[in-house]
Amino acid sequence: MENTEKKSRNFIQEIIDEHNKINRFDKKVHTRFPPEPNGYLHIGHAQSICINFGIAEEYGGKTNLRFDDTNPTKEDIEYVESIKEDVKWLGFHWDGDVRFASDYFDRLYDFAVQLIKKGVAYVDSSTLEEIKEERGTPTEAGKESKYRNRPIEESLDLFERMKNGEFKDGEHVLRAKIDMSSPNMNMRDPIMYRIRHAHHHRTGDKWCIYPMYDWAHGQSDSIEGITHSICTLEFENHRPLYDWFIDQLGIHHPQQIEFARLNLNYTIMSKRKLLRLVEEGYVNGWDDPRMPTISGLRRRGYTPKAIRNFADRVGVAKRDAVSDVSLLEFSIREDLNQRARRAMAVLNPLKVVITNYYENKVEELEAVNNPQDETMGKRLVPFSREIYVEQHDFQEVPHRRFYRLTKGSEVRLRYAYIIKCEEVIKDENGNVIELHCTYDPETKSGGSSTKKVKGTIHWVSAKHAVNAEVRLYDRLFNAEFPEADKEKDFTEFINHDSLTVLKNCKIEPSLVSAKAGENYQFERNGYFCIDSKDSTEEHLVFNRTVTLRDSWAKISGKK
RNA sequence: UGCCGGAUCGUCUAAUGGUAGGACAACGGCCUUUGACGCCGUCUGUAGAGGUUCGAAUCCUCUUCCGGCAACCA
Repeated sequence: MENTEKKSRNFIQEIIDEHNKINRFDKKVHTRFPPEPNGYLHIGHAQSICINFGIAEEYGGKTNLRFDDTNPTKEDIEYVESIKEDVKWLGFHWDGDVRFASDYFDRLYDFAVQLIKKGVAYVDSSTLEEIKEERGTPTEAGKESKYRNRPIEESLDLFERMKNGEFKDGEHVLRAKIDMSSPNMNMRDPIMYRIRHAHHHRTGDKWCIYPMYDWAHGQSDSIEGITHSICTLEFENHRPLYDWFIDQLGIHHPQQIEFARLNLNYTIMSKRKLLRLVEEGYVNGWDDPRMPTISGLRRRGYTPKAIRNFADRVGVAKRDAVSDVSLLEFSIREDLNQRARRAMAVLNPLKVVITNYYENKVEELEAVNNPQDETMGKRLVPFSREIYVEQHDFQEVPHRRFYRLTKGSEVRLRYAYIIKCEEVIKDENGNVIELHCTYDPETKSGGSSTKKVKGTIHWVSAKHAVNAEVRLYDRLFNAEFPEADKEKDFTEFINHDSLTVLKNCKIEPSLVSAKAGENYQFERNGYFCIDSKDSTEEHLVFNRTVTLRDSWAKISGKK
């Protein structure tokens, strides 16, 4: 029932529908995507981007891109640029200019003064340890600070002097005066400002006090007129605090809605752990094609459309969930099947001599560029007496359902002729190094011959072949849930065979013009793309995006 | 044992008091000049116990299990 599938609403859409019904936000929908510029975006962020931009699009609303840059010691402009690029690459357009929480530092400061004057915020001169001590535990109420009831004037004065740089880091903080015995830890007089004599990537040295995320975030949303602040589950407990700030200030009140973040099996999503993979050299950078980062997926050959389709299929809900990576793979295969140009490439070459073919003859054979899309046209592929085929397409002792080359068997060369394997040449160690075959001139592709064989294999003309390096990627972790074992570090589950480099691949000549950003299907092998960093005209490097579905692997695994 | 949230096929997600459906995965078959694609079919699920009701995944009660919360991080 496609019909019901289209009509079904996720819980966020239901909430917005209800708001529109009761006219809560004048039927407006304005969302935002608010990353902290302290790392690269991953597939989980991609889902959040799709939700925020997708929801707004659906309701004819807008989405802001705002960097929550409230901690100058962790953040960097490099990350700002990469995040902007990733959002654009996914195909989304933010409303107006990129925003920064730091754009609102002056207003946040004024808001804070307002709350101090109102008697609901105070400067606390306790030490870090004292504050920690007095916060209590989830099951035990906290204690009020001895500075909690200091006169408003005194707090005002101290806060201004904090701003003016009269104190060292950690000497004072500004706290909201709420309830030290609240069962919600976030309401136990949370810290609003801390002193940090640090250089900020945008405001420079203007400030030496910086707002905490909890104090900056809700007000930033309010200032921007956000209607629906969509965020992940861990901020659910913070919502009462955000609501409290907004209500105390009497400003525009967005509705926060929390959803369960995306998890994927056989990988990790924590920025901190991803950083470790990079720093400890398990991968070659944030955009290593094995990384679940958007930049890694892009380099691997994933398309924005595949990622967006994946996000749609996974859906959104409030329960914790781990999605199956096979769904991501399905999404990229589905997209690439439609758009990727086909080509022939032999990854592990085995030489074949067609003994009854003319010594110097070359035929240009017509090959379809994409059987799913006629408009992609055809190309010519050179054929000659010596070709390369895949080592795996020959079996000396064939599996009973093996339809390819074995001594005496016939197989079709894709877009060319049917050949028969006559002789197997081995080296002194007994390794098969060459096959001698004969071809049937009557069976030229497109001809009138009705001869049928069960197997068809790809090939590349030896004298026309171009050498290339091909990198095959496998999952980065062997364990389905690398973080689940509390005893072991996640790095113990790293798959040490996640990268296989093949340096002696033979590709058809038309592939020399391949450019980064294009997707190809190497027939019977998988989807591949030029590596955007390491490939050069002299030394082509291809990345395998994903294999084709391989039912032969299942058959051969049995017997 | 505090507060907040959650529990539907193997996985993800619908059904909002009226036939538990879809996608992925798996399995079987058809098709095939890609063992691809496509097509057809099969399998598997409401955490448990009570209750309300003609009728409960849905409402009520109790239980069990899972996640989050004690950075001057976000």
